[in-house]
Amino acid sequence: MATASRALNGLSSVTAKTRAKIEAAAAELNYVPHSGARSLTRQRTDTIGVILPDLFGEFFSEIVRGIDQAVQGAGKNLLLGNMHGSVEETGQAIRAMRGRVDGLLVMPPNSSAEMLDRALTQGIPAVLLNAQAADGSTPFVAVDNYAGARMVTEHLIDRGAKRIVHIAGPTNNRDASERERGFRDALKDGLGIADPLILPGDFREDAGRDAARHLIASGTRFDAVFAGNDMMAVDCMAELSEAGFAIGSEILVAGFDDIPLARYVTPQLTTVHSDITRLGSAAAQMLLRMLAGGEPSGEASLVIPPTLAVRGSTTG
Amino acid sequence: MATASRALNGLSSVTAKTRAKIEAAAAELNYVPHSGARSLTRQRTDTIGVILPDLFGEFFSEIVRGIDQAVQGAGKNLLLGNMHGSVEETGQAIRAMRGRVDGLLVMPPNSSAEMLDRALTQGIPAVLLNAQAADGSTPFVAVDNYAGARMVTEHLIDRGAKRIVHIAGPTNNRDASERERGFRDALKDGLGIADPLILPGDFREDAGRDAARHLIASGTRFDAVFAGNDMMAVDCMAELSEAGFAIGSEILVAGFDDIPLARYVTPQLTTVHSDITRLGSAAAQMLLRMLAGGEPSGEASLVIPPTLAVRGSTTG
DNA sequence: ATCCGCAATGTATACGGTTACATCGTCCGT
DNA sequence: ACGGACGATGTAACCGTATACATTGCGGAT
Repeated sequence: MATASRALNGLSSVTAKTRAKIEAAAAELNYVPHSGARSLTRQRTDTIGVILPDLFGEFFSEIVRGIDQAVQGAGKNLLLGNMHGSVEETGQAIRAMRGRVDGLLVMPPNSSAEMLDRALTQGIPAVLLNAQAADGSTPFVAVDNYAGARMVTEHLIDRGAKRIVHIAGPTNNRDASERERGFRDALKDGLGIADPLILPGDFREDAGRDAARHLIASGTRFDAVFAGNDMMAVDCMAELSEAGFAIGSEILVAGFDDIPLARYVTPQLTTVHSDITRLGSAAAQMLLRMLAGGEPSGEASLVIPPTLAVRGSTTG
Repeated sequence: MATASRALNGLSSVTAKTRAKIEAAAAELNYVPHSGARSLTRQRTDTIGVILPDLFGEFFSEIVRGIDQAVQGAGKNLLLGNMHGSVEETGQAIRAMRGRVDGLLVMPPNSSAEMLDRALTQGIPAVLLNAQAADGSTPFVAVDNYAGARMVTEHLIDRGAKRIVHIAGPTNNRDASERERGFRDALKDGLGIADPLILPGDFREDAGRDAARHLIASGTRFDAVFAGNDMMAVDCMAELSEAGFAIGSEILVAGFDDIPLARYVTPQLTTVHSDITRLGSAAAQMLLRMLAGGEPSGEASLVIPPTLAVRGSTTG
C-alpha cells in the first residue's frame, strides 16, 4: 500500500512492472484518492478559500472569474463561502475554512477589524479584497475609488458643469464613502465648492429614480449628476430623460462601475471603469505567491487605478 | 481529549463545569476543528460540490445564487469547480471532489454520457443541471427550452407575424437545439411552415448583428426574428433599428433568457423568462434531500416551465 | 562463495479528529 | 457498610493517505 501510494504519486523508486500493475488495479477499482485524508498528511489542500459578501451579481461574478483564471493554472480548487454581508457570519465562514484551504481571499463587510484578527491568528495566509486591514498587516488588493471619483468629477467640470449633484451610496460602505470623498475633493479643488449637494442613496436602481424625482420636484438648479454607481445613474438618467431634460447637453450624468448595461442605455453612460476581473486575479496571484514563496506577506498590496469611460451621457 | 470532543460537539454527557472549562480553553487557544480530519471519521463533509462550465456570467451567477440560498439553511459549504467547458476537465473536476464533498451538482458540457458514469461509479449522490442523463439514472433539473421556444414563437404568430426567422445558438448545444426544435414545431403547427429560415449563431452578441446585416443585405422578406438568446436578440434589434426598421410593428423581435438588459433596451425586449435562481435552488434542495433521506435518487427530476415576458419589441 | 550496498517493497506511525469501549467515581438501595 | 448501577471521563482504534524507517532481494566486488 505504501508502494501503491508511491506509484500513483509518480515517485521514482517503483519498478515499471509494479507501477503498471498498480495502475491497472487502480483503474479497475476506479480508485480516486480521498482528498480529505490526503490533506491531513501533506500539509496542503490545494484549495483556496474565497469569502464574499454575496455570490451573485455581476460584480462578484467578475471577481470570481479573475480568481478562477489565476487559480486554474496553479491546479488549485476554489472553495466559496458566503457571509451574506454579516460580520458574525464572516467569522464563521473563515473558521469553517479551517483545514479545507491553504489560503484565503476575503472581501470583508464594511467593518472588518476584529474579523481580520481571526484570520490572522489562524496563521493562514490571506489577502483582502477591496478593503484595507486595520493594522496593515494583511496584504490587500483594492480599486482606487477615490481616484476614480475625482477623475469623473473633474471630467464633468471639464465639460462645463457648474452645479454637480452626487447621489451617494450606502452609509458605512467603504466604496461609497471613498467615492464621495473623491467627489468632494475634486469639487473643492476644481470649482471651490465646499458644500456640494449630496443626495442619499443605497446603490440600488430605485435610489437613482428617487433622487431624480427629488431634484425635479424641489426645483433644484443643477447641470450634472454623478451617481455613486451605475445602477443609480442609469435609472436617474431614465427619469430625467422622461422629464424632458436633454441628457448629455442640458444635464450631464455619470456613474461608477461600468456595468455592461452602461453601454446599452441611451445615451450611453459615462462612467468609471474598474477592472474587476483583474482585482480578483491579482489577489489570487498574490495569495499563490504567498503560498509558494512563504513571503512575509508585507507591503505587497496593490491598488488598481480605474479608468474613465467617456460616453454620450456627458458629451451630448 | 475525548471529553473535549464531546463538549464541543454538544454531546449530552458532559458536566456543565467541565464543558465550561473546555470551552474557555478552546476560546483561549482559539481552537477551530480541522474540517479535513473531521470529515474522515464522520462520513460527511458538510460541503456540496458544484461543477459548472464557467464560473462567471450572469447565468452562472444566478445559478450559484439559487444554490447558495438552498444550501445556506442547511449549513453546508459550497465547493466550486470549473471545467471550462471541456469534457476531460469535467471528469477531472469530479474526481477532484472525492473526499471533499457529500454530493455533486453538475452542469455537464454538451456530451455527457461517459462523465456521468464516473460520477455514478463513485457512488456519490449527484444532480444534473440543465441536462438529462443518458441512462436516466441521475436526477436532473432543467429549464424547458422547448416549451419556452414554442411559447414565444406562438406569441409572434399571434401578433400577426408570417415570416419568422430564427437565429440559432451554437451547434451541439443542447439548449440551442431544444429551442430550435420548439421554434420549428410551433411554426409547423401554427403556420404550416416546415422549412423556416434559420440563421447560424453562437449566442454571442456579434452573431445577432451579423444575422441582421445578412437579412438586410440579402433582401430577405421577414416580419419577425426569434433569436436563440437575448444577447443576440438585443444586438440584432439594434442593427435593424439603425437600418430604419420599426421594431415592434414593422418587425417583431424576441429573445430567450430574460437577461436584465432586456428591460433596458429600447424598445424593451420580449423574451422567455426562466427562473435560473430556482433552477439552482431546486437542484440543491433535491440533492440535500438525497443526502438526508437516502432517497433512491429516482424519478424526482424537475423540469422548470419558463414564462413569457411580453414587452415592446413585439407589441409596438 | 561471502558480504556489502543499493534499489524495491513492506511495516508502522502520524495527521486531527470521532466514537466504541474501558475505567473510574459517586450515589443509592439494602 | 457494601455492592451495583449509572454517569462522567479516559483509552484506544479507526477514517485514508503519506512517509520515515525496517526489511527484503538482487547484483557486483572481493
